[in-house]
Amino acid sequence: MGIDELDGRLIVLLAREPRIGVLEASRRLGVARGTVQARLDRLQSNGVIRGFGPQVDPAALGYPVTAFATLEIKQGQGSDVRAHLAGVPEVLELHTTTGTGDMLCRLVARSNADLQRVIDRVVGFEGIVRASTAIVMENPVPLRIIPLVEQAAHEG
Amino acid sequence: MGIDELDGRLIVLLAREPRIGVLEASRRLGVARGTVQARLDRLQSNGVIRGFGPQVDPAALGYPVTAFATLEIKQGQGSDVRAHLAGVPEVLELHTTTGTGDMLCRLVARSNADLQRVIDRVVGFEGIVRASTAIVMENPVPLRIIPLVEQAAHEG
DNA sequence: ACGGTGCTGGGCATTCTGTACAGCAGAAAC
DNA sequence: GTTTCTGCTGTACAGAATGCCCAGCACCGT
Repeated sequence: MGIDELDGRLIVLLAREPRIGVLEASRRLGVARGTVQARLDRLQSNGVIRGFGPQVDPAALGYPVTAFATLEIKQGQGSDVRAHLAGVPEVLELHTTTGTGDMLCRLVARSNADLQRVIDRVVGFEGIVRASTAIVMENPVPLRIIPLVEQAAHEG
Repeated sequence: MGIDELDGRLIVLLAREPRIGVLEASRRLGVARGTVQARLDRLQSNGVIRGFGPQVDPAALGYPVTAFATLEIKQGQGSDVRAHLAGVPEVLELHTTTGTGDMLCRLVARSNADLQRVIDRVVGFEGIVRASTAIVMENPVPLRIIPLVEQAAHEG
């Protein structure tokens, strides 16, 4: 577990220019094609690279509003709540956490008004005791991984 | 803005099997290759599909601990805090929000002990008044987009 | 009736992929 | 010191995919 400097450069390269193939990547990195292929295979079977799925922007789909909801769950209802939330398309992500709430989920909605509908649907479930929502205004740092990859690569 | 049913099927197909190319996708969808190519180009220039970058798992990089930190910021220090947090590799994501706190950020760390170091680094900045952290225990719904894509496709 | 748009099905040259092989260097084991 | 492993290099080849072009056709709004 862990990546070396070449792995790091490969991941960063792929992140910056996803369209390039193995051959082009090998040219950019200055190594043989077989090396890039072997590294890629290893990174994928390692689980470091989960895949190359399309990164879809919810805003472009018509869901420009993002919010985070902290949920407080009635004891013993955890798995029911999980299943309920998994069935709501606007729930993009769900975590169980320590701290104030029991769960934290990321929501999207078509508008601030539509967010009310989404929240009603989310919390309209008996296992949920209380919910507090924070609407996202700006996103100064979009979900990123490159800085972490570079750090991991330089450490070994 | 908005996608039709074919766009939706294309995105879902690509999400499930990212390695397939345009030709294979056209076979699966039962349409001509040119159509898939045109749709893909449109989705990308629309911004619906941002790209096909590698999805890297922080846990596999040696950062298995995830946490969300709610930050309270001293008035007028917002941009300084943003710049500070953007410089911390373990900050994967940063949002400014309404509600209790002023900012919400996603952190990763090598261990619970290491999380302390990360948090110290994050909050060790004068503009930050207070921080409360929730450590992620489980992730019942990993970041997903397919259900939303399907909903958008069936409405759109 | 008309032009515009989008899908189809085909063709072509170029390029990439998957796979295999032999050579070679460094590290680890004996 | 010598053997053995592992990983990288450089090359080769057949098969497949890509980028690009074009003509035909159906649908839609003007």
